[in-house]
Amino acid sequence: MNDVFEALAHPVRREILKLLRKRSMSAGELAEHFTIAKPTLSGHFAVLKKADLVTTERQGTTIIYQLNMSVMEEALAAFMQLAGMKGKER
Amino acid sequence: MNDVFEALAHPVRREILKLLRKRSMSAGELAEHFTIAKPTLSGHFAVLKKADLVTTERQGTTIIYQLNMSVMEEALAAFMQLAGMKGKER
DNA sequence: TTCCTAAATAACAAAATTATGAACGACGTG
DNA sequence: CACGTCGTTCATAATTTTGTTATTTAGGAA
Repeated sequence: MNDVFEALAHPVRREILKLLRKRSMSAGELAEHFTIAKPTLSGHFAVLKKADLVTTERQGTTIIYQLNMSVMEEALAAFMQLAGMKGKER
Repeated sequence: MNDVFEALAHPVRREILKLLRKRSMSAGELAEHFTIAKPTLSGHFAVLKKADLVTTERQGTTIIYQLNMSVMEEALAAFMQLAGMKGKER
């Protein structure tokens, strides 16, 4: 869960998640939404993948990124617990 | 909101929030729960304060930290929005 | 195979984060 | 005032993160 909170710390990565919320996209498509260099974005992808917030699927030469909703939900639950809104007391 | 997500990225800061969820505490009381040096913890306090996740109140020589629930709720709402669970579409 | 494209990896620089001990400021007491 | 306590700020070091360009890998087409 630590990886997830770290992944959420960067605005570009949150934007990536927001984009993937609408639909799955290739790395190239995602890159069109940012002005940063491809390898930089690739690094952000790696952080999101390490946190298991996204999964990948290769289609020929392109790689499709998709949001991992179950982990997003787990993260939300963890946050609610931290905030004391819901879930376990401690 | 960026400051909030950054503040949540470090496990010590999340633990501080969890402790403050039970009750407000002085910096010294909080320090008893960690093995790290005081100045380090003071730095974490500053990050939480910058994110407005905590507020402070001086009582003599001690400084009481208290959780800012309204910002926690705002952060939770932002997260739900990011996850597409609730709230605005974009 | 050769060429082209998509994306990741390598190598590196710059900046931010995390951490510490020492010094400092604010407060209450004698 | 002098002293002790509480907590922060200062100065600094080590590590991590973020970013770049150059190179490499992987796959499809000619």
